[in-house]
Amino acid sequence: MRIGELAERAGTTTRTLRYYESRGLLPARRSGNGYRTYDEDDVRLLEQIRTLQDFGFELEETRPFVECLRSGHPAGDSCPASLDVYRRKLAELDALISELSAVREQVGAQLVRAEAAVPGGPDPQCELTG
Amino acid sequence: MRIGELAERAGTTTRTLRYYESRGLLPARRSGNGYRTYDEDDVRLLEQIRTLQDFGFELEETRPFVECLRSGHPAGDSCPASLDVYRRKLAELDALISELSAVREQVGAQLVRAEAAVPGGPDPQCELTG
DNA sequence: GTAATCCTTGACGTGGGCGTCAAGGCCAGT
DNA sequence: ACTGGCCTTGACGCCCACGTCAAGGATTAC
Repeated sequence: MRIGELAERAGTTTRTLRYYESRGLLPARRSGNGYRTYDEDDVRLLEQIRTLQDFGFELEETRPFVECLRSGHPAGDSCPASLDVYRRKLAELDALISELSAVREQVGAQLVRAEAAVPGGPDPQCELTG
Repeated sequence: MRIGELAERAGTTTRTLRYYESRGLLPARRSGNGYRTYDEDDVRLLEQIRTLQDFGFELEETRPFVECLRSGHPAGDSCPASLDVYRRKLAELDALISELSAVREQVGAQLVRAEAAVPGGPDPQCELTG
């Protein structure tokens, strides 16, 4: 199949596929007229890449998964290198989530404090109903 | 005071201050020789901006706080517009955190599943001690 | 033949918040 | 006078995963 069909099957664009190829992630065979040619294996590789991208993995982080598939393993995460990426990503996510949670608490506290200081803001009926 | 001193006092760089000025966020008076001149009020404005930036607010989101301070209010979040930014940020943070948590769960599940499928990976002594 | 639809490479644009020169002006100390 | 350290504006670089032309070649449908 050609680049347009592969892009459509994976829900992405031709530009994206050419970009992946430029990064050495998804090289393509060429037919006589110079068009890129892909097969079903490429569909699986691309699906693996897209899944990880949707998870927020960087392109380079998908490389071990792609190479794992390409070397004949049944799944992209059948190789130790892929598992390492999983583990590092989990650590990153945990760190990021706890950092964001801390910010969330601080901003929430600021909001509560500021609302209490603003006249006629937060909870007027407490005094009005007295 | 001049730009270098203000930058140092706020723990940032002159480049950053010029950038803020270019965005209309922190305009500066000029002395006779063309040097930027700042006062203590500017220190407070800059501290407000830096605090919010450290929280992950975009520059534009700090503008209401700066304008609030500049219009004479005691704090940058003494104005309704600032509170709105707080609230929107909280919503953003909550959405982002829950999204990241969902990803974390999915990646964690994938890791567990993949580890179980890899030979000699996860918990060898269960069989070895039998 | 020709229009439509694919494909090719190349190259610049995007966003956010700056970093990092480059070329030069102003001022203090010696 | 000269050195060193501050300041000025202007402009390009960075990161990342592409989007978006532009100019042209290949193929298919009619």
